[in-house]
Amino acid sequence: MAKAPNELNPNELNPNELNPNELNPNWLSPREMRAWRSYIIASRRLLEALDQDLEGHDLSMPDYEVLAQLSEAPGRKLRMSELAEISMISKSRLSHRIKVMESSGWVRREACKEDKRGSWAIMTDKGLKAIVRAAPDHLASVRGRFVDQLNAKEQEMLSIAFERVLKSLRADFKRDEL
Amino acid sequence: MAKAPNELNPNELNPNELNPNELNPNWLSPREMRAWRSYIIASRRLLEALDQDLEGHDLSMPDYEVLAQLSEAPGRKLRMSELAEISMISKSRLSHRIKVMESSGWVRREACKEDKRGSWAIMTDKGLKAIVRAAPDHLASVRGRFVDQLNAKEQEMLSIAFERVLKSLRADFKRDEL
DNA sequence: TGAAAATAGTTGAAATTTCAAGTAAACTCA
DNA sequence: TGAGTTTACTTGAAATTTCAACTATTTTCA
Repeated sequence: MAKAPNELNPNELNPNELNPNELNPNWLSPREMRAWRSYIIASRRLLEALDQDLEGHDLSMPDYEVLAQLSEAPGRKLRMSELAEISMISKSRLSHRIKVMESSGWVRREACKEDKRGSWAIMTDKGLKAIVRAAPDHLASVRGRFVDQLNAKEQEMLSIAFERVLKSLRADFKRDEL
Repeated sequence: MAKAPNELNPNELNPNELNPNELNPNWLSPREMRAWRSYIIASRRLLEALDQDLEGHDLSMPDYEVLAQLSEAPGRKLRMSELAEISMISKSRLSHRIKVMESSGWVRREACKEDKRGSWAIMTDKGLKAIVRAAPDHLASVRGRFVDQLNAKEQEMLSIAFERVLKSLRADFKRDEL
């Protein structure tokens, strides 16, 4: 994951097993490699640390995300599909996860009247309290471990760059859908 | 995960449940928030896409990483501990994972003579072929989805910034260990 | 209309990951 | 030396996530 194996020697491979890319691997330059590696390695460590920082609140990052989304939704409720979408997790995973969140009393489900196939995920007061209690620590950890490490110029360039990356991912995704 | 819930209203909370941070939440500025959100959202989508790109080779990113590390090690073998360390996964997870990789014939284990507690993970020829076949596609996908989206200046700034983030994580980690 | 297709969500099983504990060997230092 | 600690790794069980159905609507369109 962290490493594109640029030291791999294609000669070790039987030539008739080569795919087109292998003939022209287009290795990353040192500058490109450094960017990729520093990004991917720091990111993994960062996510790991943010997750650990939440442990004291008995929350994982994915659960925090789900609760945060609900806390910001009008009426603190969202349809399962939309919640899955904006939390970037699969419907099935959300379904399982909401089941356990229900049992800890943070969320409850309610049938949807407008669309009888659907259901609402509704944050309880207890759930709200849980995230309001966790949020400042999480914020402090995002700030201390990431945001404050970047100066204003870096923050801006990073926004622009990652928005571009995201945009191109979406474009690729659309292409794949055709 | 993607969102530090800056819209949360602390007033909804019972005052005597406030922790110190909540009194001074130190919200992210719009610039900071934009940097954090674009980074975290694009990153999740990016990782998702890179993983999908590997599916055709029957590899997940973590497994790719393990194989890549082995492919670059002298003798294409590494002690379990070191492999876990550089692949950034836990020993337990590696142990389980190597078990299944063994059954697909990519790796084998061998007792370590110098230290009888230890064991080597050794990449087989089949394993090497698997990753040599996958590497160019993975590289192309890292390039197309990430590296090529950034210009030279962005690549350099990103390297510097993420190296700084990583360094500070390590420093924090050391502090925690005391 | 009404048959076919698409959408919303759930479910159980399989695969993966985490967690706590366990074994055996190697180190440490009084 | 040797009792206590640390290291290397594995294991089984629990929790989580993925995957492939499956049900129940709702939508589409001939």
